Amino acid sequence: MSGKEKPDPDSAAASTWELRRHGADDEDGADHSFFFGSDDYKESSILSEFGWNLPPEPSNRFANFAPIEPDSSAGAAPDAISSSIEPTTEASPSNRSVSSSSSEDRPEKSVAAADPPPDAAGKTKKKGQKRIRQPRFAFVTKSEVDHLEDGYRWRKYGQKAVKNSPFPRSYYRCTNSKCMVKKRIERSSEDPSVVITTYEGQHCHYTVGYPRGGGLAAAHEAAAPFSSYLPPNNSHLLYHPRLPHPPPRVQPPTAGGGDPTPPAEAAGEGLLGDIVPPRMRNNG
DNA sequence: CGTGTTTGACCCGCGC
DNA sequence: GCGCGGGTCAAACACG
Repeated sequence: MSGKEKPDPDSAAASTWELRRHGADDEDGADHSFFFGSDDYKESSILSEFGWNLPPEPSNRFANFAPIEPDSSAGAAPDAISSSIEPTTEASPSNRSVSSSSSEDRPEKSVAAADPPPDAAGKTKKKGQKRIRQPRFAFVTKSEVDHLEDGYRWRKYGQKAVKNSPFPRSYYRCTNSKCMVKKRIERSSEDPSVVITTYEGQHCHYTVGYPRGGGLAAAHEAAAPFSSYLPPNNSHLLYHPRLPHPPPRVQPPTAGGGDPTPPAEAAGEGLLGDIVPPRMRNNG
């Protein structure tokens, strides 16, 4: 930690973004670890690979792909992520960095969205069924709120204590029944203010509906995925107008006026105010 | 009533 | 082969 204390006081809140990409070279076990300090094109490439729309703007070099160790195991990823936070933030031009991680080599237990596991009904995971890990994105965010809004609705399905970390790891799944995207949220043991959000898979829908009081606000949120990092109780916002959109594989008809979901930027700074985070209660 | 969270148990992969 | 740790399930519970 030598320069990341106050990377940029000007930046809207001390939000550090990191987007890592796990090399997904299962075949030969090779790991494609990328480190992008300023190669925007690469960022875009990687992001687009996941369906993220990242306008290649030189000024938005928030994305900083840091080298991430190959997630040797299901639990190695988080550790690797945490361990590479510092080096990456240090290299980040601003105080944001994004890293993506994809590892399709890892067989998923029951995330086989494509083919519905016949046995998935229970914990009876097919023994022979190899896990098929989806591409992953690991966002490292400096935030006080764990669950950052990204325009999608998530349902928590698990929580586990992380080894070597006082903070538990939360597991979320997209509420869309057809969408098997998952995300893990955990805090860095070294820097409690750092939230590591790891997305896994790609949304098979543009956004999700907000049947419960979603309304316009929800629509806005849906329209501004990843732009509504609105801490419920924090004055400092962790949102960045240039954040890449979540993988909306289903692109809206942007053919002139057909865009039902204007870019977040279009909303201007009012974005944050318009966004109404979904229910984030903490009954415990 | 519907949706989401909590939580303990279970399963699996990996390292030793 | 065993143990550890991560990841997931599902029942129970809470809330609007």
